[in-house]
Amino acid sequence: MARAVRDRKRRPSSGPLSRARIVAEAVALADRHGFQNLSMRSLAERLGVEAMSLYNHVVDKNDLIDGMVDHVAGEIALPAREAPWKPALRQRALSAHQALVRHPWACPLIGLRLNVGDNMLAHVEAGLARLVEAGFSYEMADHAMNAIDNHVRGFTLQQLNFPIEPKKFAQTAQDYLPKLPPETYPHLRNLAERVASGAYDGLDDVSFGLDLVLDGLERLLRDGGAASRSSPGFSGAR
Amino acid sequence: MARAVRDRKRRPSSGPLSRARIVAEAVALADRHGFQNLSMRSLAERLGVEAMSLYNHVVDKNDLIDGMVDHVAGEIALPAREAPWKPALRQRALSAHQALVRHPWACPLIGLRLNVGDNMLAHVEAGLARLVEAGFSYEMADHAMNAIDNHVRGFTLQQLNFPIEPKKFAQTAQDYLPKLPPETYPHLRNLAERVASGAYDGLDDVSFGLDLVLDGLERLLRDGGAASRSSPGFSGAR
DNA sequence: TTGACCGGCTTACGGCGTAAGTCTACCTGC
DNA sequence: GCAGGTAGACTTACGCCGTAAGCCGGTCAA
Repeated sequence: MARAVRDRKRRPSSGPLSRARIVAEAVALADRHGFQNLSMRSLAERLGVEAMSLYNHVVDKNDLIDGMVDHVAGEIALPAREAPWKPALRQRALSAHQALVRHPWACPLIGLRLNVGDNMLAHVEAGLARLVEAGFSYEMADHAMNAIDNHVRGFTLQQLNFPIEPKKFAQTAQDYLPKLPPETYPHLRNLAERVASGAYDGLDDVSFGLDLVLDGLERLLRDGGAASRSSPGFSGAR
Repeated sequence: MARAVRDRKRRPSSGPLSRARIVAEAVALADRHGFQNLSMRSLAERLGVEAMSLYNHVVDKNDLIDGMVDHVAGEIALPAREAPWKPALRQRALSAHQALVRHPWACPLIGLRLNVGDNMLAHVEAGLARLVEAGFSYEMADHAMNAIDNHVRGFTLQQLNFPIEPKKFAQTAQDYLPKLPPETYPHLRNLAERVASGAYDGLDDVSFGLDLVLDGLERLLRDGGAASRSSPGFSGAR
């Protein structure tokens, strides 16, 4: 009893528990030890508290995860208001990419559940706003933003599955070569060999695919196809 | 003892255990009861067997999941060899979309681990082949395929988070309106209202964003930008 | 002074993946 | 026809997980 009281007093590092503190520590923990090693118990221990105490501030582990995702969304810079739509959305995408690389565990979580935290909503709102202001219809703007965001997410996800340092990158490709007999997978083999030789590294550059999409959108806007088009989507889900 | 023997004899529905049978049943079970309700135990029971018996044919649960993903990949039609690259890749993407809708749990799993099953490799090889034959450099073909596949995956993921039937779709959007005060999220609110009113349904059509990407690629190819470009990527990961 | 409540804590439950070891039916070579 | 090996099932058990249920001390308003 007395012990419990004393222990409670010497809770490490700062003040009372709160959703924000819990989420922030969870993010840090996932960054350091990987998302699949994040349990309510390990998180609680890290906060100098028992697991069940977390449930005073968080309804669920899912709720916690939602918070973590929104925390990452909060690190994405909002597009500059004054810039033209194209560089604005480009910057928005690159910033998102950086945030996702900083928190590799976040990428696969993003589409998994509907993410309707404040930060995510602000992120979506800002993107939508730039596009609508630029002259896209709401429905086209929605589709356009999806195209951009899907590219960023997909690319980053792929990138994160491979070691980032070029040396290791090539080595990993090397390791997979035996799985790619040239007679069954001629083109894939060919590509893999180029990577293994260190001659290329296709995952070093988000911006290529991004510009492909942005250029397509710009042309669409210029040619006037951006005003009509049948159907838009609700994009709260991201 | 005798009981165990008898039980083993009346294992339901057909022959001996095998990796293929296990994976197939796992896919069916995930389809029916959801991926997060698939455990080694429930799967084993479904197969009339004990959990640990599965490990004679599967090294891990992760290994099982890899098998499931590859099973889904096997349902994607390979692009027609004789068709021109654009309709070929369009069909490939649509077929992938259908497979992912058929097995909603598969979508979030796809990028999570490196997927190097035979079916997935064949899927990637086929796409790469069409693009290279069409005149794209290897590196450009890789980027192009990524752009296409990322769009399909991202779009499908979003789509699966919303109820498919238009009635429910609009209702769900309706439910989220309170979270979107017009003063903070004017554009998003606007969009959501259009969806809630039933006037629009932006998630009914993969092909729009897809054509955006394909058109962009076609233009790139026509303008000659498809031959150079610095760096390709190894795309075994999907 | 008292009593409600907030935010910690403890205990316990059922389920998970899987390591380790056992048993039996079958195949193979003599 | 029999010995020995093997493959593929089974049993048991461990340590982890998320979280339901309830307890208990400290704080603060009435």
